Amino acid sequence: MTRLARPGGSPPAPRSVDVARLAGVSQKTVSRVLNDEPYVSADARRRVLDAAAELGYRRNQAARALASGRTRSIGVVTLGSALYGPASWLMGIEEAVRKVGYTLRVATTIEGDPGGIASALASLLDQGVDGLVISEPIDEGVGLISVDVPVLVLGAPPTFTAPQVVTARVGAGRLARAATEHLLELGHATVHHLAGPQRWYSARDRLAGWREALRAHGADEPPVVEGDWSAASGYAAARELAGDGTVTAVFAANDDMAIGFIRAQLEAGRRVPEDISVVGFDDIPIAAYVTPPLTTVRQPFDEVARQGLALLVQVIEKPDVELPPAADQPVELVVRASTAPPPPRPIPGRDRRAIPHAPGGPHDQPAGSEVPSTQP
Amino acid sequence: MTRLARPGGSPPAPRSVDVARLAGVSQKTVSRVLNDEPYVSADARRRVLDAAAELGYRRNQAARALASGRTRSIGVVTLGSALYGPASWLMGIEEAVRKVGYTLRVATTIEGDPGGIASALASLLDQGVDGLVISEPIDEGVGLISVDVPVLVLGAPPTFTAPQVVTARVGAGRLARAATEHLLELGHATVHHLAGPQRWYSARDRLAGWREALRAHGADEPPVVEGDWSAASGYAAARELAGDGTVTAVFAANDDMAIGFIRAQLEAGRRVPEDISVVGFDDIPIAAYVTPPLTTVRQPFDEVARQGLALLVQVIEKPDVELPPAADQPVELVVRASTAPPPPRPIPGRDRRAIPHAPGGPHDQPAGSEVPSTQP
DNA sequence: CGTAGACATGACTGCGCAATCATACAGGAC
DNA sequence: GTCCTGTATGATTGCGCAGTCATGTCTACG
Repeated sequence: MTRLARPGGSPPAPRSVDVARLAGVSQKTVSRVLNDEPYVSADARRRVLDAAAELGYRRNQAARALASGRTRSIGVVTLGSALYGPASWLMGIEEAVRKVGYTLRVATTIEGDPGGIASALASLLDQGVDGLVISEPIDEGVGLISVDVPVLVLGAPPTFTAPQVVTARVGAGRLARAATEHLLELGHATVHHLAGPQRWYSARDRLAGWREALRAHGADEPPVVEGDWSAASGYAAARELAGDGTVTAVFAANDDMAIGFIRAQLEAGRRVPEDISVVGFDDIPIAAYVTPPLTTVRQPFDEVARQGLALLVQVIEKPDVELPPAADQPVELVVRASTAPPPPRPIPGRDRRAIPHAPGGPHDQPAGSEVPSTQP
Repeated sequence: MTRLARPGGSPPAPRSVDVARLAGVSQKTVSRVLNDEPYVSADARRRVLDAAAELGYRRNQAARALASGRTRSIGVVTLGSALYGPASWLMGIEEAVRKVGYTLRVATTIEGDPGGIASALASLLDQGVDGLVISEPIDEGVGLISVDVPVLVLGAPPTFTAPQVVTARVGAGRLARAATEHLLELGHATVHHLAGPQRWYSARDRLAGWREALRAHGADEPPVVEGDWSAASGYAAARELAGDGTVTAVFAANDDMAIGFIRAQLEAGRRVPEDISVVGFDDIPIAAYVTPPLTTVRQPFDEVARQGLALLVQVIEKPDVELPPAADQPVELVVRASTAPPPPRPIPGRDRRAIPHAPGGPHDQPAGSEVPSTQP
């Protein structure tokens, strides 16, 4: 087997022996310098670095991985959608991975693909990742596959066995609880829930938080309507959930569904928030700019991803050290204009042309509302 | 160097020789079977597959890469944000990469990080990817680094040298032109443009398309206001762009800015679309559900990513074959309720309480409008 | 019946690096 | 001076696989 000239006809890439020859040292010394190992003289180090720069040398990661048994890469399983939540997790993870000196490999699953997680995991394990991140898992197929690297589960409790499992979560339950309590404290008798798909842990977490809040306040627990995260499903759910006009407050499991739901209300002639209050979840960047600006709950994706990854890397590099439990992140409820006290009495489907939101008018926003909250 | 037991204390992973031993063949035959090479008897193939399954064997990708000089992975440089456009590209790419049997490595850059693209590229090249995808590039730092693998540039013309560069684009210019023409054909004297950051090719493309449409129709070209893709910047731009009430039609370079802009109009007492028409760009999933439902332009991210990747893989695997030029994708303008003919005469800032959109009312939607357009 | 070719298989080797081990030399302790 | 310990370096080896080449077997055909 001969060294292959590269496709473009360019000469083969330099190897560490080439660098060694030019620097007048052994190949091993080159390796030592580039890995920041001790026992290299300042002089040798300088000569090696100069030679490497001159040749444009870059280490062959495949060879490094083969020789060391480590790939310095982390695999992430995420949902293959441009939804704000999953995309935010992914970006948070990428940044965190890069900052700890690892690289990222991605495999996606799609909603409703049975075994999708298992095959995504298999693909990443085949690639020899040193650790795995499972973002917003849904409970299918996981556990069927034996995972032999440490795993970070984001946004959910661990559910399968691996040598080490660490978790980082937002405390979505607490957030959901805060959102629900916000509505109850405005005076609503109870709060309906427009849930996410219950195969998702994060959807179940939110449901549980909502339920807790209702119980703590002694409020009735109305039936739950389940959506699929999309605005379309929120729109559709409105028929089921608010057809009779007795609903005065809704907590939606994400902002998209909340926006779809609000749209349906407006089309049905109900005003938000005068007739019906709506709280979303995620604080997507446009939440402050829809009409009415959406009261929602913010998840600190970046911070949670960063902390979780720090734990994961620690487990990868020092498997024996005991870990501190991950700290839950602070709750942040962002109150805007989609929530208000309930109307004096339930208003059966209005027939007059409703004014969904009176812009510019004297319009009571609960404390803390802030329209231009996102970027400048 | 001894084979290392894995961190969890589990026994070392099986190797191809282990499979070979169990199957009663040589290691090379195992390799042949798993690579679908010819000249293996059906019997040997079966024994190898059985043995591999029994041992739970998976090939070591590092060793494969080292021996073959190919990693079967593709690197993608993308913007580190949860914006719908970049996230959609990424997901389209991931799916396409997986379908052609490659794996994906991701490196991100962030807006305004000088040299960010160069360092992302370097990181991916270090990892030995067989090909690169540069998604929605911005023009900084690229070209400073010598790239020795084929590159696919999405959504932009190629701007740097690599052994092979292929491009796949949406024809964003044509889409922008269609959006602008839609407004002109509704009777607007001219169309203002709320542009994206001009360091982005996609933003420049849209600007150029808008300009072309104006020229073709002999319309005046009003000054451009530049945003940063965010709803907040669209909101802020409204002050500059529509302060005097003479603007009747705006084409925003993405939906987020369009939504922020609309929000500002409503707060200023102007109605959309009665007083001012707005077209967005991207057709984000909630575009059909905001108030008013947004007329916008849809980019076939998935399809473009898929076609581009097919080209890229062909170049990787058969560098010598001549390529067909990538076909531009069909234009799709989605007309909803944020556009209408202009008001009889320019209306200086109204002072009455405006009704942004009369839901349920008889409200003229141009042909093709469709509220529940997204998922069921 | 001998030989060309297709088919099937395995021995051997090397990809480029890091781990192991051996070695060499310095400076301090005794 | 001898022994030790710490520092600096290199020779050698092997990670697990795929490429190369040699070899063997079987069929087809003159």
